[in-house]
Amino acid sequence: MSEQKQSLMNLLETGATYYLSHISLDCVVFGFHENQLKVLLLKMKDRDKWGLPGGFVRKEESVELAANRVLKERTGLDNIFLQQFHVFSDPDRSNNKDLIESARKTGIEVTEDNWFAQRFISIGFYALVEFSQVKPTADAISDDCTWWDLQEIKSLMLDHNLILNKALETLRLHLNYQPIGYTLLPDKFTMPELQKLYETILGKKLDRRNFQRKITGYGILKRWEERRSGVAHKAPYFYSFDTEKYKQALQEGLDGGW
Amino acid sequence: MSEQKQSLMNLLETGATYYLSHISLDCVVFGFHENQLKVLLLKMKDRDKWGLPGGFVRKEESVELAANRVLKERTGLDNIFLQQFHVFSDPDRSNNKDLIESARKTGIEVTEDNWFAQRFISIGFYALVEFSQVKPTADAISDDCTWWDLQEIKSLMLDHNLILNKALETLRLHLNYQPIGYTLLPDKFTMPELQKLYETILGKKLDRRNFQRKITGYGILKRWEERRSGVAHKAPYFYSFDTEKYKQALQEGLDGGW
DNA sequence: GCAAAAGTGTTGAAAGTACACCCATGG
DNA sequence: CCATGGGTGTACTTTCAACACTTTTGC
Repeated sequence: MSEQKQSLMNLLETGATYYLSHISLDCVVFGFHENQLKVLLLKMKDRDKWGLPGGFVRKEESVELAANRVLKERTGLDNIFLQQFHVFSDPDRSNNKDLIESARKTGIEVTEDNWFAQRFISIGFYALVEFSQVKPTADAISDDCTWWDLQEIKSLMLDHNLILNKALETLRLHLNYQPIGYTLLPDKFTMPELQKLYETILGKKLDRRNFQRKITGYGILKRWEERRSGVAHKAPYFYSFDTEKYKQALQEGLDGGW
Repeated sequence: MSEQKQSLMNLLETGATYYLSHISLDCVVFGFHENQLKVLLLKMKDRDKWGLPGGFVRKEESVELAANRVLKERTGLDNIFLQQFHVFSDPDRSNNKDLIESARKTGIEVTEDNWFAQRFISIGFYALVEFSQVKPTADAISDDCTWWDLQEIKSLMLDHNLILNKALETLRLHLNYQPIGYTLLPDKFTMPELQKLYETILGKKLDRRNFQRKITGYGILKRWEERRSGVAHKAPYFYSFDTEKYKQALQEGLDGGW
């Protein structure tokens, strides 16, 4: 028996023992690569549906710890930047029909009264990670785990489109209150890259010059002498966040409507 | 047997039948009266502790419906403005020792394995109500229900201080994106009253004249010919919200940092 | 040398801030 | 008649928004 199948059977049999009933969590993991905002998705086993990485809450852990544990499994990273943003609790949102069907397709029997078949209320988290550091890893009910361009994401399983949209909406609202640039970009980045990130999150174009003035005005960036070379135009400078000043500035919020 | 005691015994015995396990909700109900921001609190039976109104989620309802149901019982009002804002899930936040102790004091035996004694994850809601319309009503585990001035609230049961603080913090962030004035004030109110509300939520003084200009600038207020009389100074005009324009304005957010 | 994209600067409009002045009312 | 607090106005400053011009680089 494959390791994955074993782990799925484990979940179905022992879920009720280790996890709180009725409570699940789903994570919208954002990354930024090649000037695109990306989201980490899992492909359901033997089906053409994709969904958000999720999991359950162990009887002795907080939901934050649970989300951290789940994301460590899916990305290889520990202590990811995580924010819970909404609870999804429509009674019809899921009786896990989809998951059970997936399980059956791998040849596992799931009875109606299985722990897995109950109603779940899901706590939505969004996570911000540095794209290059993630090693996407599928879980017991999926057979693929990869990054998707935000624009290319179509119909997801269950209410995951709803969850994704709400995450995006929240991300926009949090843009000036959370270390969003800091956690999504690599240590060194250029101004155009940072601007593209903001534009993608906000869903609108920003003026190059005004953006630069405003963002540097916060005093949270450090410019390097070094530039990005190899481009067919003037080489842009590298920047890094001054983490100390960034954190300080976030206390009050980087106000101003973009 | 009192009606309340009966209802408490019912809860303990049949909780597991009607409610989802491990999930509770707590509501921070804000009202505004005599230029003070108030919060609705319950006094625990036979103890000197106060706490937030809370409840559980029925097996067939969403958490929003559950909160609405709970608040209907505590305030007499239906369809209150409600926003979930955070999930509180520290494993040690509550094994309901407090509640069980309260129950015991009313002469009801609660065993260790009772549904009530399990670990609960609580979903925090804040609610905004028009003070004068509320009829505070205690529940099965409390013997009093009244409004408290925000400033006078001291130590609450369990992690309810934490919940309250987080609610306030969220309220501040939402000030320009939610119909906060509209739901907290009576139909007619004066400019100084509205200003005091903003000041209380934000926790700082605002300039009287600039406040007036800014808030009227949004075009969401309607001024009446009528004034508030009986005060030992110039009588202020009454205002009302133009609900249509208010909702419209909220779509984009009433931006600007106060 | 030319297209593409970066760095820097200017300017007028809008918004925010800090005030001063007058007015109505009850005691 | 005066203390209290409301209504309105103005002048200064800061920020925002829309621009133009120059510089660097690969082809």
